[in-house]
Amino acid sequence: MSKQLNYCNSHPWNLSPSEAIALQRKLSAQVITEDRLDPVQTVAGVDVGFEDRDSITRAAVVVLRFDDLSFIEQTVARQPTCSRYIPGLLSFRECPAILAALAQLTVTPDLIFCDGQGIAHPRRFGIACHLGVLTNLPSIGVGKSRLVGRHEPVPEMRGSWVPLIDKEETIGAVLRTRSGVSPIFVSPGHRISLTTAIDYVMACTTRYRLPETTRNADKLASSK
DNA sequence: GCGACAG
DNA sequence: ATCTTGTCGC
Repeated sequence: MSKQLNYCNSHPWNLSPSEAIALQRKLSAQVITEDRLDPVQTVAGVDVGFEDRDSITRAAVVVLRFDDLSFIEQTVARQPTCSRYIPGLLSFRECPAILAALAQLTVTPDLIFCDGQGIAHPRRFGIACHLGVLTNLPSIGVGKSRLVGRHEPVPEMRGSWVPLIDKEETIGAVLRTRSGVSPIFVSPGHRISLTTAIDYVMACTTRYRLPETTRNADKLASSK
């Protein structure tokens, strides 16, 4: 049996913006937005923070048991920052460190929650898609704000959502995880449908706006 | 040309 | 993302 996480078939990361965009267009053909996931027993949250005025990128992964959200494992990877942030090209800045953190895990998560968008992206290839395709793991994009798309107001009740639409296409959901708090942006990353993604996000969200996976990864990525 | 723009 | 204390509201 070989380890499931195989990052050796990755690709160069030091690309110009136009090269990166071309690569996104090419890789987006591999994205699967249907449910092709095994029964979920473990969920992972990934997040990235920066140190020393952006010179160091710090990626954190936290794995929880799905049924009770109890802690299983966490890893952190620190690397020199490889590129600046450009809207639409976030994954080229954050993925290298995230892949390094994922490679340190001793368990393979059944589902990954990413900080940012999945297909709710100009080329339908946000960071959750990129991470999902490279690892071949099911992934969901969980964004705190909007990159593209338009939507109607979201009802106040916890659990309600409205479609996020771009060019006549539903690319995600604007989801109210808590009443009285601004909604979050959920979209499929890889090997999962939108409605299933919403279900998993709600199942992992207790009393805060963001899923516990993301909150835990957040702490790890930004605490020193 | 102008405005928008995940983290 | 990051720089940062107290403060308003349920």
